[in-house]
Amino acid sequence: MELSPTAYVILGMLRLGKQTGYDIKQLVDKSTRFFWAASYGQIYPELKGLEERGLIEGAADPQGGRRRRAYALTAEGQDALDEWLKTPEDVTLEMRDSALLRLFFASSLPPADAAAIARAAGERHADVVRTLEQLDPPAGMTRTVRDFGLDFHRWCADRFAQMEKDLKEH
Amino acid sequence: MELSPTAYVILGMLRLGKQTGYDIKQLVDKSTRFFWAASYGQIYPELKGLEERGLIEGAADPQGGRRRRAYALTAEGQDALDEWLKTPEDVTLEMRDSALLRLFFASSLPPADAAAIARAAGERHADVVRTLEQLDPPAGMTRTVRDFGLDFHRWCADRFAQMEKDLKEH
DNA sequence: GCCCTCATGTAATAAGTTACATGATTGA
DNA sequence: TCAATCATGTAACTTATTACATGAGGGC
Repeated sequence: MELSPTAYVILGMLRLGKQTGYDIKQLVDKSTRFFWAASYGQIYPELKGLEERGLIEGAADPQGGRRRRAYALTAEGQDALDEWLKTPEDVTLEMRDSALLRLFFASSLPPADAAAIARAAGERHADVVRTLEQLDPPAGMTRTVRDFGLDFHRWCADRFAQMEKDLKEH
Repeated sequence: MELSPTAYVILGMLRLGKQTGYDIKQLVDKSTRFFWAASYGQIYPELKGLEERGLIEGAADPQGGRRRRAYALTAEGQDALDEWLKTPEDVTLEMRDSALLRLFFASSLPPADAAAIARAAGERHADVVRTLEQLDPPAGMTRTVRDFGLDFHRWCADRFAQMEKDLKEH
């Protein structure tokens, strides 16, 4: 069937119930965005495409005079999502970390400057930890993933703190 | 000065000495690619742009009848790199992990299927560990970063293994 | 009245990958 | 001689972000 990776984010979010494009963006922003982000510029065109393929179905759902279009999964959409969940072929693991890049090239820097980079990197992860802690605890599988995220960013925060310490001692 | 993020990869690699575009790609592929990748489609045009700006300087450097163009940092290029290293403003931290995305939506799956996803994710990190272990041990700051990478992927491999175990026990 | 949130959408741009074309050298 | 590696480059495509335009409803 060949769907774009972000298409599955939408299908997955629609499994939770009928959603508007706006809803989906809100959901993404407080859940998957830490390991899979999506912008309006992707979501709205993708919704159109998924409807044309018959994987989702949209219907006008105005609130007062406020125009809204809410989407729901079709049976085909359910199947497409299930199939994707069961076939972990495309195992995308990408990372871009400008702090590590800087540190990689930092041999020309005084150790104190390198330590400052490590410190900033650690704080950045500590920020994510605080954000995740304040998110309403989810249920089911999403809890497992949130716990992973918390452990992950805590570990990174600690490890960068250790790196900072090591760099300070030359 | 506003350079593209990948431009700094090139400047950084040129600090190690005169390099061709091909050399830079090889260097990236066995070092920064784990946290900052770059393709030929980026490298060659970027080399042209950096030369136009006067940050690097290229010269024909044929090996036999084989055409080569080797680049070196100019004083301006040195300065641009140093300035970027010292100002950790743009702290990019991006991650895309299709395994976590699948697990996030996996509540509809039998636990055994979810466990399989966690297992595949763990193995993927274990593969990276093996790759990093086989890379020639670098010197200086790059060693610090490699050690971080090793610890990082080891931790992820362990944590996914633990998740797999938890999922198997329902 | 004004600002914030809800809500949809698009255009411009940036960023990056893949695939291909081209051609020389080296080593089995 | 044939495959692999060295070496440069571009075109087409995909993917994603940013910024903007538009407009309604709710609360102060």
